[in-house]
Amino acid sequence: MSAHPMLSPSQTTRFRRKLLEWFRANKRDLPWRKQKDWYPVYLAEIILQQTTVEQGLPYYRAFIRRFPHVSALAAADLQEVLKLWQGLGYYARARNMHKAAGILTDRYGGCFPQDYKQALALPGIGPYTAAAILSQAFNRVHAVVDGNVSRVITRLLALEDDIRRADTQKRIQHVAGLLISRKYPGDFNEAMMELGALVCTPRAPLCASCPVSRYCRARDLGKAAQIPYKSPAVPKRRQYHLVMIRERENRILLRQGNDHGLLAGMWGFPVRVVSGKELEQPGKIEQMAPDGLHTKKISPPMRHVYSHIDLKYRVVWLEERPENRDDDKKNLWLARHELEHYPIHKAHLKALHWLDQQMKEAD
DNA sequence: AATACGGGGTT
DNA sequence: AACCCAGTATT
Repeated sequence: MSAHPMLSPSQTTRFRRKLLEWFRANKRDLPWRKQKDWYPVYLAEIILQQTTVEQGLPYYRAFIRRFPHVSALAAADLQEVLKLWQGLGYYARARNMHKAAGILTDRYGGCFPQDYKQALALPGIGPYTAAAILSQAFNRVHAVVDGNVSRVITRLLALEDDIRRADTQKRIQHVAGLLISRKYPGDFNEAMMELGALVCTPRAPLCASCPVSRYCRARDLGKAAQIPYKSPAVPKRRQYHLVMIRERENRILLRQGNDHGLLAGMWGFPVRVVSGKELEQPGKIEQMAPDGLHTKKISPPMRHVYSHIDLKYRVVWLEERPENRDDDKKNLWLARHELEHYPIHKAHLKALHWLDQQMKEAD
């Protein structure tokens, strides 16, 4: 490993002690911290991937209530798991979690493997999550590196390398391994993340109330707010959709999306891809209705931003004549209240909300 | 090494 | 509007 500035052994010891002391006095009271069972920790770690504690908390409560043990999760239908996950995003997490629950139940007898390599082999578990679960639930010494830890360590050592680069991440992981407490690896990991979430924040770090600011090189240099450096993200591509809500005899057509890729396994309404120019012309849109369908109303432009797509869309409310039933496995004509039982992705939940408003106004 | 993969909150 | 978040899987 190439040379980088590092705390001396005695500084490292004092850093650890200060951090752990601060953590025990200031940690948030979170439900998965109440016991040392691996399952609550596992559930929380999957939910919290790329997700803030505040956003994930209600989902955690719903899941732990409905699936108190991993065997219950394994026994559930994937559709029910996705329904509970609805609105949280990154739906592959739910699919992988369901698959992993099956493996843990069938192959590991309902226990979590304490070996790092075996943990890493489970679907949905990468280096961060494996280290988090093994350290918190089994007191194994594996340092976690997440967004918080990256920020804390780059500031601590005043590392100005691009945090997106793999070699930078590798150095951070190495430093985390040097810093971690051998006696309390779980608490240390949580403490680093808690510090990043509550004190060593991205924009305006609260150095004045930081328990380890005296060990922080960036703070020393007055650079804390400028570190870490992150190269610019690639711009999102723009997309334009017509979201068709088709109504027939008080029923609405709902469709299940692809099995992989964006929003895998989730339900929504039929979509027609258009150009940005076409989306601006309601008159043209009205004529785009499939044969024999009457356009009842067109929504104003709406926007939904995905991780890599900037979507602009309008909802088109269509009315059609009664016909023979043409339901199949992935196309269902449902009463409004039946839609509540299906996992529907956010952009189309917003479309549905618009429809509800229109129906209410029509009364 | 780069890209795909959601949704909400902050500045 | 840009950036961030208890990241992982695929290519």
